Amino acid sequence: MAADNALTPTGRVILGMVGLGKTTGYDIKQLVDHSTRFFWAASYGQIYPELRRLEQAGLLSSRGEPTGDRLRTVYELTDAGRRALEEWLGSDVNLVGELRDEGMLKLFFSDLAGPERQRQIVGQMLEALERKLAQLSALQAKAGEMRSGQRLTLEYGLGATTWMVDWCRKTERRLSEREGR
Amino acid sequence: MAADNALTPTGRVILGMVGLGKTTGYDIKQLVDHSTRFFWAASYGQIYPELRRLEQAGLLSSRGEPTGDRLRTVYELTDAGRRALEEWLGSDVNLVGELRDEGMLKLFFSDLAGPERQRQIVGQMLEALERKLAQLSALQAKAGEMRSGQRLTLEYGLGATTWMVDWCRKTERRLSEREGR
DNA sequence: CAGGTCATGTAAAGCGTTACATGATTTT
DNA sequence: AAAATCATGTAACGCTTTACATGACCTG
Repeated sequence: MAADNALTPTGRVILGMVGLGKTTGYDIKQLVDHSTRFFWAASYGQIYPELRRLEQAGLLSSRGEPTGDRLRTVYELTDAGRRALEEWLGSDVNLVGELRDEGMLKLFFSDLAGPERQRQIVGQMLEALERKLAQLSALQAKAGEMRSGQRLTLEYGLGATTWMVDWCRKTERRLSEREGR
Repeated sequence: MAADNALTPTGRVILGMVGLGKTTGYDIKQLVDHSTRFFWAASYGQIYPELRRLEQAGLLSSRGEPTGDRLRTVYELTDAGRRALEEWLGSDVNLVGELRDEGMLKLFFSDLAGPERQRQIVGQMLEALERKLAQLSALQAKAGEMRSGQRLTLEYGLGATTWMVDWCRKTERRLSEREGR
């Protein structure tokens, strides 16, 4: 019966993070914010309740382990948890990436606002992408210490974002020329 | 007081779609499914209630316009709606693209499952991306009839997805070689 | 001793999908 | 006459964010 294997979305991150040795809700949130947040975010409002749910489901076990006086709940994978994690990593389903990009939405509707607005929108996308690229580049400093999986996701994110930045620059130019003539 | 300008996320698509001349919930859903769904999805469960909310907010007006016996509610922008749409298109905020990609999440954790699983995950990402690329390519047939904004988003999606497909192919090879040695 | 970080949580609200339900019209 | 498409909607559920709340510990 242990295999009503319906991991919730956030459950998957958490199980993985505990698998990597992140043992507290706080630690998990830290790593999420410094890595997966670019393709998979999670907030405290989900992490803490989900940790308890996973424990109830028998995939995690916890013990209180105070640091000094400060209370701390330390989690680790149970055998069932390890199995569930491996099963998920090996499974074939749901490999779709869902995207919500307001810049693209604006661009889609940009004919309603005139050509200069269109250029402006591309410019705004560019700015946002450059900020993102800067954040990703900053992470690269520690690429040497990363597990290969993490390094691959960083590479992918960096490369894809770079492509997007280039596209925006090219498109900005193209739209300006069309105007200028 | 008409400017408590808090358009909800779905409200933005809908307002834009009505602006483009999509006048019924059904029509809006059609276009969403054939275009913006790649970066901004919407379901009936949201569209119909949101249309009514936007009307209540004074941004849309509706009239019943039966086709034959079949009931049909036709919406159009009010002046306030047109203003809200323009204001949104001109606004500078919120240009972040949120992404949820389970492939990347698996890749991130892939060290927990061994190198052949890692390769397998990249292979699965590749398959999913190729499917997406095929869908986008199919849309390209009608690129000639598109407004320029729509064409730009298609170009962008096509280009980005192509980059991602290439990355997966390269990475698959790289991982295989590393193994093979 | 102030400000930052460690650490844990809850409540409410909002967002969104899925599944269900209905029925007319058009096309094959 | 069946199948596809047009057309509209609701209910339940699940997911996620935001804002609030608390307090100890550490560093300068």
